[in-house]
Amino acid sequence: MVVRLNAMGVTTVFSHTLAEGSGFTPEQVRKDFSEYKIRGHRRGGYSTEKLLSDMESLFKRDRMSNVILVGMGNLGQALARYQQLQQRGINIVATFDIDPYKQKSRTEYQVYSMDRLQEIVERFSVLVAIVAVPDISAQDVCSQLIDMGIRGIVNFSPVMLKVPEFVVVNNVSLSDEIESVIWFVRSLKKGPTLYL
Amino acid sequence: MVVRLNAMGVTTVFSHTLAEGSGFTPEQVRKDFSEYKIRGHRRGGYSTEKLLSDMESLFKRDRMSNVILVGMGNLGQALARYQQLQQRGINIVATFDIDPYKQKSRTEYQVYSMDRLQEIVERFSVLVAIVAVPDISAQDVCSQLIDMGIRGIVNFSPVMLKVPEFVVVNNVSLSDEIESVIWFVRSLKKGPTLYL
DNA sequence: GATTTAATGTGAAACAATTCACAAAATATG
DNA sequence: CATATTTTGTGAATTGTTTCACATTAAATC
Ligand SMILES: NC(=O)c1ccc[n+]([C@@H]2O[C@H](COP(=O)([O-])OP(=O)(O)OC[C@H]3O[C@@H](n4cnc5c(N)ncnc54)[C@H](O)[C@@H]3O)[C@@H](O)[C@H]2O)c1
Ligand SMILES: NC(=O)c1ccc[n+]([C@@H]2O[C@H](COP(=O)([O-])OP(=O)(O)OC[C@H]3O[C@@H](n4cnc5c(N)ncnc54)[C@H](O)[C@@H]3O)[C@@H](O)[C@H]2O)c1
Repeated sequence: MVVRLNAMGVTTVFSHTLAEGSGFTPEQVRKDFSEYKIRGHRRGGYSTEKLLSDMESLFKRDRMSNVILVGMGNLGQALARYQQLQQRGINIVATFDIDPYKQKSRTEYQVYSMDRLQEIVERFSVLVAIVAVPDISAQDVCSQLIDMGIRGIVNFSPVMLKVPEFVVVNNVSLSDEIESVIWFVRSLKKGPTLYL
Repeated sequence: MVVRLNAMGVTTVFSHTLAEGSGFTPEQVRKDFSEYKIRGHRRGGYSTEKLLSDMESLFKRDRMSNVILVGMGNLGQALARYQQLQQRGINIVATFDIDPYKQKSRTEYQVYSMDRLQEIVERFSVLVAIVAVPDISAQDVCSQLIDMGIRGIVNFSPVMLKVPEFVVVNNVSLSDEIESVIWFVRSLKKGPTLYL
């Protein structure tokens, strides 16, 4: 968002503007900035340019992060094609699959076999992996990854991975996200609430 | 998880088992159950069968929820092929795209053009939509959907949608999920923490 | 330059979530 | 059947988060 504003030539932005664009309250925005010593001007708000550089270093976007993607099925392929990751400093250096058919280089992405893992993790100093393999393989793949030096995992499979305490796991459950909306809609189905 | 246990012939389960499998603490599990009047036995834990039926009605999985999916690009196609949604009571009744090429019925999924929206939303009483269109189209598509009666939106595009207060939106940002892991890993990169 | 206005920055209050601690119940054991 | 054990269920204490309220600052206006 700040990137867009800055590109549009906007030089300053207010906490309430940022709040509206990101779904927080102005207070939350200011508290968070304050926490990390990001300062604005008592009237003119925050400088987009300063914000951008502060956030870059805060979110460690200053250098690209090399990540790998394991499991090139439906979801894996979608993620591999997701361009916006690059813009966020997330660089998918290689993708892996156990299926030899998927490994056949089809135009866009080279898919490596699992026995190239070690080599590539080391070569690119990869610390974070995205796991998009079937539920049944997830724990196995995860353990391999940790053995090879991976310290962070984004897990799309609906299983709780067992990992040592120095490995951070983020479980992303798309079913849950959809289900929660259904739940809210069904629960809050109050009056007809006319929309004009 | 409970489904699996029950299928495996397990008849009772303890809060600490559920906790381990879902990433919460035993207390949290019990508190939540307690809140919704789901009772266990002071020694034998919870009956998987009873749990299953209680949760079905609590999460409204008792009836299938019809949802539609708009935007059959990389992500949309992955979601359309995601079988596990069915098992969770989430039924994608139709998928839509503006691109006529995508609308050509390719074996698996029929992709409708946007002018069939109204008809299908009405026919299947759809209240929830999944939005996987490019950022630039998201607000436009979202407004159309609301006009046609949609009351819940799962938004995969990285924009805050403006919606009336009776519409619930869940923003899912996969970049954020990955970025947060990178952030943790880079921050917590303490001692080498031997793994044996 | 005095006064009004619009924003930040941050304690304090209100609210929410999590953890602790333990009594109560059900089963198991001797 | 008495005692030990295991697990639930839930108040109370703790910790964390969000909102409120307002002093402070800087610019804009008159
Ligand atoms: N498709 C979706 O939209 C979606 C959404 C949310 C979550 N998920 C989850 O993501 C995971 C993958 O889903 P999918 O739809 O892409 O499944 P998929 O079956 O299409 O893809 C899985 C891929 O993993 C590969 N694989 C299997 N075992 C492997 C191993 N041991 N090592 C390396 N690769 C291996 C397979 O060859 C396949 O290409 C599943 O756990 C699923 O529950 C999928
Ligand atoms: N690819 C991913 O893995 C991924 C991950 C997270 C978020 N996203 C987000 O999801 C959205 C879609 O991503 P994608 O990679 O699938 O993009 P994509 O370009 O592959 O697909 C977008 C689809 O939407 C269709 N479309 C465009 N305008 C439309 C309109 N007005 N009405 C209906 N359909 C329309 C296009 O024809 C196209 O098929 C983007 O906002 C992206 O940021 C994608």
